[in-house]
Amino acid sequence: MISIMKSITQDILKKSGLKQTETRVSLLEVLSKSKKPLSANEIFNSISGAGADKVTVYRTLDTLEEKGLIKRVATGEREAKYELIQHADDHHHVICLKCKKVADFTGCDAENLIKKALKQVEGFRSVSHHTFDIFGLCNKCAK
Amino acid sequence: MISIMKSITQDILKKSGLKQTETRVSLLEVLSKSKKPLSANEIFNSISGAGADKVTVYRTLDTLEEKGLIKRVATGEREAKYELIQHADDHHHVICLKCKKVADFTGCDAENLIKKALKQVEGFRSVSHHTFDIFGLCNKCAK
DNA sequence: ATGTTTGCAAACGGTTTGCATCACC
DNA sequence: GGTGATGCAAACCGTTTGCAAACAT
Repeated sequence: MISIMKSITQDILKKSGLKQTETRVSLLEVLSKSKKPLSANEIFNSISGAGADKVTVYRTLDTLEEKGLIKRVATGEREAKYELIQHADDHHHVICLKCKKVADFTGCDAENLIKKALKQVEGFRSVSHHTFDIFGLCNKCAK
Repeated sequence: MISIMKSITQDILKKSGLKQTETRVSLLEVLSKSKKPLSANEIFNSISGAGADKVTVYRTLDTLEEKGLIKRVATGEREAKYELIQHADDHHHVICLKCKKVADFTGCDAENLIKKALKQVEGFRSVSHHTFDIFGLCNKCAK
């Protein structure tokens, strides 16, 4: 099971032209096991046992984001959170502007909308992912 | 012209139940004049002539965001940027993951999607706004 | 009158940078 | 072997907090 996951993440790295280092593999595994977006700190705590440095976690997150393997999630909080693109597919959020509570939903017509968008803009030929998030006050905070 | 804008922003504040202070009115005016999202620093530089404090700008941005008058824009950059909700309506972005270049597009079927989303989630009755952003590498960075 | 909002100063902490060393292919 | 990745230490800077004074209603 773990070995299968490891081979998958290794494959992902190879396809992206990235060297396979322990931090990258570990980081991708942690994200793939997590059901919710994680911050750099949370990821660091999960893999620091292996001796990884926090700075490396930040740099790895940047690299993987540029390669389109992970994405930054809008949470309204100060620290950035990330999730795997494959998890992110058609997985969206309703976020409370006050208490930052998050609810999930699915079903945005992304393929169609992206096609329309790319027709309108110049300088972009293809894309790796998208976000669709809804903001408002939850029932509790609206009172 | 300016007086019209001022009366509009004053009206907005009154409807939100917020006191009308100089910083709030100025901040809303700056955002309403701007064609692109602005950071707290940019806003501060625009209105500091009036003697406003940077901390007040931060607090005002938080307040106005909670009231659903402005929204935070996902730019991939470190500092948060904001724009008026009325500007934001059906105004979306394609963002380069590497150089952070932004292109705009319109035409996401928000009304419909939000209705579907609210049926799925619990704890939210209504929303104030949404984001739909697309990420990828621009043609230049993709080379 | 009174609850809000502001200004100032100082701290906070997430993130970035420089550089020498190390590791992957 | 050579380029890219890492670790460490230190700086950076956007943002937050506490508290007393000032203000809007």
